[in-house]
Amino acid sequence: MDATKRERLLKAAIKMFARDGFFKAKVEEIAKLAGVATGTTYLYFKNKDDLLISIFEEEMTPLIESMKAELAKQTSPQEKIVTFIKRHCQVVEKNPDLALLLEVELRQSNKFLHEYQGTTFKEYLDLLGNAFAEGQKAGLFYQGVHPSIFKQLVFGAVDQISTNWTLSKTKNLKLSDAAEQISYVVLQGVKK
Amino acid sequence: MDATKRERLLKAAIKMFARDGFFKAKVEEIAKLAGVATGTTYLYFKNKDDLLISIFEEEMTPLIESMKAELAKQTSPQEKIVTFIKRHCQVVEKNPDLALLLEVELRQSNKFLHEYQGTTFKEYLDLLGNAFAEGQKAGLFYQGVHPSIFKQLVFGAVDQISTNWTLSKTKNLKLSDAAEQISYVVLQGVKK
Amino acid sequence: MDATKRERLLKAAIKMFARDGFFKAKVEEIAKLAGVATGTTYLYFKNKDDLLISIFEEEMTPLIESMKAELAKQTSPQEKIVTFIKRHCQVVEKNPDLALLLEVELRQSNKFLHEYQGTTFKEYLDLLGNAFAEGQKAGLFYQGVHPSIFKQLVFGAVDQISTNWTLSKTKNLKLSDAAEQISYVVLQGVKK
Amino acid sequence: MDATKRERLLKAAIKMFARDGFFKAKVEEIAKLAGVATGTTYLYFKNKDDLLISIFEEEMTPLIESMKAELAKQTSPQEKIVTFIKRHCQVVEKNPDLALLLEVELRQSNKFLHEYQGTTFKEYLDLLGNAFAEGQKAGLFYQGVHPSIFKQLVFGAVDQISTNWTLSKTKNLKLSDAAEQISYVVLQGVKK
DNA sequence: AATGAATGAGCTTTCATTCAT
DNA sequence: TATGAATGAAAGCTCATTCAT
Repeated sequence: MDATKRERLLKAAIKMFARDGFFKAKVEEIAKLAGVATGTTYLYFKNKDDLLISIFEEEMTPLIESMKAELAKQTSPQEKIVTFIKRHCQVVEKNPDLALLLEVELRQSNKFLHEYQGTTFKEYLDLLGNAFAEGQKAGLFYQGVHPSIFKQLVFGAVDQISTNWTLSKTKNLKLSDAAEQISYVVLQGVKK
Repeated sequence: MDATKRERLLKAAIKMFARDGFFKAKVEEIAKLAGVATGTTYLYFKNKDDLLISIFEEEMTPLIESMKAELAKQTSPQEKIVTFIKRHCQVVEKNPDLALLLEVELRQSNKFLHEYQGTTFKEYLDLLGNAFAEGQKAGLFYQGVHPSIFKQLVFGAVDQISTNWTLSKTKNLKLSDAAEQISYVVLQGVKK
Repeated sequence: MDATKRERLLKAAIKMFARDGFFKAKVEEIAKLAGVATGTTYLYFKNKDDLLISIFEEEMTPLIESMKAELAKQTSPQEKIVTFIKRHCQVVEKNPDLALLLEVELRQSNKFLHEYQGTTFKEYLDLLGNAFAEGQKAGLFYQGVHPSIFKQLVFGAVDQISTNWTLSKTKNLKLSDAAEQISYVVLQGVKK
Repeated sequence: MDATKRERLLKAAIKMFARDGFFKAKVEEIAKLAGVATGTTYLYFKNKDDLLISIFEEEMTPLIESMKAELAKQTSPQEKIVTFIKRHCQVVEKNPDLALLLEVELRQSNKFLHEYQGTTFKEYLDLLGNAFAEGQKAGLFYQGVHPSIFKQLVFGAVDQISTNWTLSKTKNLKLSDAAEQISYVVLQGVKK
């Protein structure tokens, strides 16, 4: 088993899925981009679906773990939230294809992805939710906003802006600036 | 031209695209749901893509127009923003299939949708952007947030929360409550 | 639904399965031989397997029914047995492709065929077994041969000879002569 | 050349071909069952077809030779025929996989098998045919049955019954009993 | 305008065979 | 010799689109 080939296939799949979407992307082209024969794909992945699932499991999980670790280092709820936003934007900036894929395909209501959303993705969102709830408990944040609203509000905002940045050709917006503005608005918005 | 059949096909397409996604949805099933023969679809629409485009053009445009009219009635920028959020949520609540379709497929980076995003959708977002810029000009809002960031932040937040509401089986969250909380946070967040 | 097309597909499948065997036969070639497009095959049959099953169900069953009716007309067990042998040979002579297919593929241990053997084919064999058992009861036949041995002995003999005739290019053997000789041997062989 | 590996591959192929049929059987699984790597198969056999041909040539030939030798020991035509039947059943009983393979695949009208049937298999059948012709010449058997009919009749009967025995799960029939009944019927059937 | 049977290009997946190690 | 990862041709099946009726 060639770990490199598997890795190359995953990277190629990320690129093609991001560019064409899961359904339009062709296994043959993914293989070609990875520099292997079509059939080789099936030595490393059960089928096309498995390729997508593996991307989620193997590429997204580490990012979540890394985010979790980073947030754990932050002491205040405010810092956790700001760190989440900033870091998410950095990750998008460094992995635009993966980001696009997650952003686009995560919306697809396919069974396996829906199940996936229910576990790993929820965990990711809860990093925000927990930080906010913690801040509420500490009397730092306004009580009238529910943590599950807050976490989705922030994620939705960050996701929208970073997706748009990824798709934009010009990239005349600095994503780090956007992150700061988002942070400002949402923290100011819930400040007591 | 039988307006009824065309309309029925559009409604059926919205339902099927929302349920299965654009690629998995079958023209034959859309036709069956609309109560017409498969071939009839092609009397009213050039092809499957055209069906999707038409949904955007014909279903979304009225919503945008209506939103535009509604916002024109509002005097203050704050009211415009709150109205946008509230009304968007109401529309989602009343047209869950259409909402889901827009939310999901809007993310697909297909050519035709991308082009579409550049026009009608941009117009929709600009309703938010303009209201905010107006408020900034009037000295009501914080200057450190760029209108194009603000509009995407708000839209992303509302979209995320309403999509999630549409997909959730339980619907134990009242979307109107969510709208109020979002409004609170974003207005508070940019208040001078 | 075009009954003719379905029929043409069945006939074409019989020919191709007989010539190439089930696995080597290509759906595309069957369709071409039937004068339809590949996809048309799937309007009339669920899949390639269904094509084979349908041949069995729709082509073999009538033959069995007809044999059953013919044997019912015969009064003595001997006549029934002779009629079975003669008639089987006549059917093979008139439907060489179907015969070859049944003979060859019936041996394949595929699940669906095995199940099929357990029902329709057993019924066919039992026509012989019952005639023989009847003759034994009437004291016409030797008791030392079990009906289930007899029926398989006769069927095996007839099947082997008729298959061989079908495969032989020269056909210098008259199958009706063979039928007579088989009849002579097996009846003489169990005469009391 | 490693005789053991070659032999193990042949045995494994017999098992897999018998279980799954020639086309469904996978080279990789045959190799695995033989305890060698996939590629090793191609060191000992030209291709998958060659594996099947070799089984016929190398497994069947000894059986034919042994049968030939056995029959040579028998003095009367009747004994030769009875010995053939009995011995064939014994071989089937001892080599069910090989038997099944021969029985099933011999029917396939593939080129190589057809050619094969014309040589080795014909030789096997002729053991029966010659014994019968000899008996006819000696005035022991009825003249109205042609040797080539007789040999196929007997082989077909034995083959059908032994195949059925091999496939049956219960095996509540003793194959040696069947052999005796077949012998009785066919000898009685041609007795002068 | 309406039908729905027919089309056939295009896709995923399999697997006999090869070949670098 | 032996390996088993890699190959890529080949095949079954789907479904958007067409077209005779």
